[in-house]
Amino acid sequence: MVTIKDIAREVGVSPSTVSRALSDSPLISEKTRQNVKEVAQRLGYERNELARGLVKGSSGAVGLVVADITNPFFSDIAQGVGEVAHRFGYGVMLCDTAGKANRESDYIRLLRRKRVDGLILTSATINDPYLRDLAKTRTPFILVSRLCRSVDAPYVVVDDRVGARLAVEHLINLGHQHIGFIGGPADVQSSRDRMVAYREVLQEHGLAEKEKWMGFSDFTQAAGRKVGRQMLSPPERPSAIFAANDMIALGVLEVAEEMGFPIPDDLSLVGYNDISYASLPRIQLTTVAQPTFEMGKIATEWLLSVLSKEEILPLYRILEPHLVVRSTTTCPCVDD
Amino acid sequence: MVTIKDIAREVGVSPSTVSRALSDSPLISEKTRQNVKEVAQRLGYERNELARGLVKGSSGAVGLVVADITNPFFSDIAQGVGEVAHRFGYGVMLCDTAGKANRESDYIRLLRRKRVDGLILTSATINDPYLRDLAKTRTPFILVSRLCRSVDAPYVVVDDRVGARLAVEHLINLGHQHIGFIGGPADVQSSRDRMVAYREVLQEHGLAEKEKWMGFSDFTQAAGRKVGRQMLSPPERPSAIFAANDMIALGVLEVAEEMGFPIPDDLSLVGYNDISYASLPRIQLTTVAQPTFEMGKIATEWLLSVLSKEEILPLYRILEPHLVVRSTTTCPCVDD
DNA sequence: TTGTATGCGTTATCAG
DNA sequence: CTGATAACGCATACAA
Repeated sequence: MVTIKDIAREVGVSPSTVSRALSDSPLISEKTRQNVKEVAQRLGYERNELARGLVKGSSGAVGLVVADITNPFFSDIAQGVGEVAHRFGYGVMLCDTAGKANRESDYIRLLRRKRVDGLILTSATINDPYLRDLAKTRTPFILVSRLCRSVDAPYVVVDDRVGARLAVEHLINLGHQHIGFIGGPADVQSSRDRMVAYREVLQEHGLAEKEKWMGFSDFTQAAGRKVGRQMLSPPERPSAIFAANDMIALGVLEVAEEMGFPIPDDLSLVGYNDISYASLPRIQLTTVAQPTFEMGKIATEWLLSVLSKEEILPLYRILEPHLVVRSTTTCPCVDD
Repeated sequence: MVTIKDIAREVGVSPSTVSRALSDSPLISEKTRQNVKEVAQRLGYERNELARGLVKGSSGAVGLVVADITNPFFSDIAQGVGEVAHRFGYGVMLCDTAGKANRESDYIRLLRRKRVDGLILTSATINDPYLRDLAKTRTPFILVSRLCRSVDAPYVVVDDRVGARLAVEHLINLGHQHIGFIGGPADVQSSRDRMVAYREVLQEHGLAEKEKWMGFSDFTQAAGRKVGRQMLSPPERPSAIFAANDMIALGVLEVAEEMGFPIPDDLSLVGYNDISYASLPRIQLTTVAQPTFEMGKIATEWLLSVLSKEEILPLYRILEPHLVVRSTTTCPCVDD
């Protein structure tokens, strides 16, 4: 690989001159700058950012850890992150825990060894001990979509209470009185918040909650199938289900129709996230939309601004979700 | 950040001793090794891989460039890449061209500046000039799923001719005689190969091909809608369509039913890739499956083995696709 | 405007 | 087994 020394030799100047020319330093003559750049081009020089990073104390890359890159929710965020990171010449180191939450701290260590300049975390659970350690370090990080209550860190999230209200009130407005809720993991803040709001709304409307009609599970289609099946089994079943994310909802959709409860006729269904699956023809899931791509962008913009300013300004950004009504919800009248 | 110097001072040995202890060199006493490791742990030391990479001439990261991370096809590959890369302590630098093919060479330059040890490319087009340049460098790279004919590079792909045959023969076996084809971009090798095989099979069975019933487009749902609409418009429409990927197929599915051609009753539909969308309830798309996750793994294993061996052995791996018959195909008899 | 010297944190070579 | 020293490629303070 060609280095500045090679260029220096070729042009007949010192390496430092080359360095300055290449980084457009003001204290250099136009002529040598041109010479240097031309030779650099000709030799196919690419600046070694490992070396540069070593002296500047920054690698020019951010770390991104997601819970499951095959879930469109996270790949949307990743796309947002990449968009702004690349625009500023930063690289993005991706780590996918693929559901194994215990890998997270390993990944964070990996990323810190690689000296990423900052971290974007989208898979925090409610009380991750390693986040406390991370907060003690000098590496800036930001939580996206998932909060961790045990640590005071910048975040960009969507108001899950509001989102869940939107969903449940929509069902109530349609006339539903028997509404089930299937959450994600109990140790994920957003999962809890959606559950809390669900219960609040029920209470506000004088609707009784049933133990059997609410439960935590996992943010997967398989979990949706499993819990959905239980919830729809005799003796009594809800006329509507609010699922804490779209993957769960898809699982419910599948199992409900298998069990002979067509949607929305026999069961109304609301998901959460509005991932690309939700708007597919034939699916047309009613769901709560989050600005995922946007969250990735905002988080990265914050991170890069912190990196340039050298000072760590707080960011507690709560975005608004909105309801997308499609074809999986209707009034319960039809079969009453 | 704590360095080996800090540890050296604390333990009372030289930095080189610390370095050796930390990398489990054989020429060091068990006692000092223990001491060093304990202090390192206590101080929260994390090896600076920028510095390490500088001297070892390797960054411990691979670059991955994909055409669209929100497409499950690519995120599956990415997951496979991450799985093996992380297992060997490598990082993964992700670049998502998000459809803008011209960004690719920029991304490759970015990744080379970051001194990634190797590249995994999944978005090559048929004749990318920058791949020729890349081939001249010392950076190993491998093409996944997409070939570039103008350069002799290692690759892992699925046999698209075979896959397309599977699809078209399935339709013919069902009794279809009027079969349309919607390809992806004309400059993507796999897109062409599927088209070629489609025409071959048609010819072998004595079926005439119609100009109007075949065309290139783009690997997106929007493109599927657009071309699908044209193809299904009067005066005559095919009884079956083979789409070069599942996203296109989904677009066709949508537009066909909008136009009053329920699937599979009035139109049989086959996709390609078997992305997660295809197996969704209500969708149940008949499609040609590729081992995506596996391709990511194989490519990364090859790359890492090349990196460890320092010698660049060839790899031309062609995997076999298989047909997954679901509910979007049936015999044309019903409406004839 | 340019060159020289120094250091970033590690590893490797060579003495001891 | 351990320590001093050089080197990786680049940026920068200081001299010239």
